[in-house]
Amino acid sequence: MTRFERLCRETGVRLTHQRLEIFREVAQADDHPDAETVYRRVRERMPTVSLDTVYRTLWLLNEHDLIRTLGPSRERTRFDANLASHHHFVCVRCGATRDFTSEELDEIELPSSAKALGRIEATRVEVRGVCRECAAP
Amino acid sequence: MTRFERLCRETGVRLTHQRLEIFREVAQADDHPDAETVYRRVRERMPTVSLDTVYRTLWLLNEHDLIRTLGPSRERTRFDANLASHHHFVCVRCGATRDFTSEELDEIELPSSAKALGRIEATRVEVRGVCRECAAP
DNA sequence: TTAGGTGCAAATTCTTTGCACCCTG
DNA sequence: CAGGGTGCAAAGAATTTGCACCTAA
Repeated sequence: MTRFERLCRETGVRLTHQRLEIFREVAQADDHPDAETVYRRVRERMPTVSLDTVYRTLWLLNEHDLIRTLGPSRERTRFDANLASHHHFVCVRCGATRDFTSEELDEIELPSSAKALGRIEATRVEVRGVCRECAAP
Repeated sequence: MTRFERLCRETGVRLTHQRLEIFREVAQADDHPDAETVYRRVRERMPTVSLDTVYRTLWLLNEHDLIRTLGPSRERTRFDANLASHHHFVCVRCGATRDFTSEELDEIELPSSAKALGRIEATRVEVRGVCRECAAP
């Protein structure tokens, strides 16, 4: 929450009632809500917010690294026909996703906290970073 | 490709010209194309395919585990405000995503093949499986 | 005061669906 | 030959945008 106020001061973003409520709601949630869900929840305390403000605020927070998206952000569904076990490198700038393989990573031992969540079928490592093309000037 | 023919025989799915081309295209691609991209590429060899057939075929292949989607399938963008390093357990049935933490996983050493792809910012483990709610009868 | 923010409604974009004809099995 | 599959066009969903009014700084 302090981070949110700092964002506002540092980047000249205005701290509005709506943004505060929206950020609070996402920060509290532990179920990775989508925009519509955040909208419904915020509306309980603030019945006049609009869905588009929720979208705008969510992307604003995302751009300033206060929240993240699950999976690729602002992209269409993409498909992967690589049937062998493999891992992904995702460029946070351009969204390109490259595969890489690693026997060591395939054999990771999961902690019991993970095993307790359900029957595990596959484990994949997702590396985020800036790809060579985007890093180059 | 053999797997594709086996799918057809085992589940009574008809092996059509279109499905063959679409599957071939995705299987060959190494860049995780979206539906529109697959459509454009297949159209070069088969100018009469329609975009909706591409969608239908892609989801068909997905349901039969011949291809996967990157990130959540058929879902809206979801947000995550958990700023601390953490990992995800994703239920392949209901799509629920639960967090778990692990110091060990946070310290994974990546292979050089991964490091070569770009400047790495974060590493996350994604576990896929069936959650307890879905596994219970 | 004043530029950025918001709500509303309309516009876009991506994806799915209904229907009549076609083709695999 | 029969029933699933396809293409077309139109519907639907999710997300974004234009604009006039509002409000934090």
